[in-house]
Amino acid sequence: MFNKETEYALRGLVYIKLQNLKKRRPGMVEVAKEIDAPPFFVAKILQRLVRAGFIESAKGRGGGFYFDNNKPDIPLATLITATGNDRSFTGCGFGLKQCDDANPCPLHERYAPIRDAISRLVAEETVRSLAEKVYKKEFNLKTIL
Amino acid sequence: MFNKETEYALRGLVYIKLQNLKKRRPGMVEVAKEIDAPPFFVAKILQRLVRAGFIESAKGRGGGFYFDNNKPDIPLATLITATGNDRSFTGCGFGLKQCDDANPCPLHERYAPIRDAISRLVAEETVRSLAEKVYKKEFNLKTIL
DNA sequence: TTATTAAAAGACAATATGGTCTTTTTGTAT
DNA sequence: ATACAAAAAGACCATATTGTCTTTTAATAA
Repeated sequence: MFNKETEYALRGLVYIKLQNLKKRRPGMVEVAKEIDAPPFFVAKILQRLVRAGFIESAKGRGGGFYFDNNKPDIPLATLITATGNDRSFTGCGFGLKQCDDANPCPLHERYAPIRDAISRLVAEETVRSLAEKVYKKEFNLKTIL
Repeated sequence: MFNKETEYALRGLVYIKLQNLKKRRPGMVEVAKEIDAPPFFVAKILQRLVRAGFIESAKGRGGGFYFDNNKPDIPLATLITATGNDRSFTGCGFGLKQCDDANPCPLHERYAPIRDAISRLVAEETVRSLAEKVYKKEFNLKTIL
């Protein structure tokens, strides 16, 4: 579905949000371990997310990553677009540059509704909404053994 | 949705099938032009599809690519899996190794039905079914200008 | 003010993907 | 037989993605 960068960004932000809900500010080593991803790569991705304004960071003792509660909640679509993976819910399934109801590719009839369902999903779900699901213990952030 | 190799393979096979329906055997230069893809890359991909047994080829004058009508129709899923792109309709949207109804990631509830719809689409549609749609002039194989 | 902690920055490298081109082989027509 | 046409094979290259590591900067605690 998504590439690794988007996956790690998604899982990482949800983990950070989850910990923030518990009044904690996890660091990069902890985030990487808890979402089962390579630490230095996670560090790089979180840096980009800070620069892009999705999260805040604090250096030094007691530092870590956290969300500014004054900022609005982040829809998955925003995050996915920012990490350059929006091909997953935009564009033609057949790869045509121009493809719409008036000028459809042979997959259009059946693929367009699916693509629209993905669009709605990533527009409606947010980092917070996913974190809350995990907080209620009903969903996993990483594979359980 | 798919990577370039899968896209070109898909469009290429549909074009070849379409021409076969018209009793023609297109060559690699023609296929590339008609599906709007890089010729040498298309050549390489078609070679792989021949080796994998999806299509037949004839060298020399009057040669080109064609389907063996004795072989069964090719579901898109088969082609997509063969070109290594099945992540698009298998696996977890969140990137977890293990994710199912019993042990879901926070996207599972909404993503699983979408993934299943994609699975059905690629299982039910075939190279032939798409070619026939194009044959009936109702659908495009490449962007029209 | 010094030691410690943690993120920021950025160099570096491995692998996968996408793409181009030349040479060789095989088949057909004359 | 020879010329020609077209796929097969494979070398080569560019770029993107994924991942690793070292050094620097900034904050905090003692």
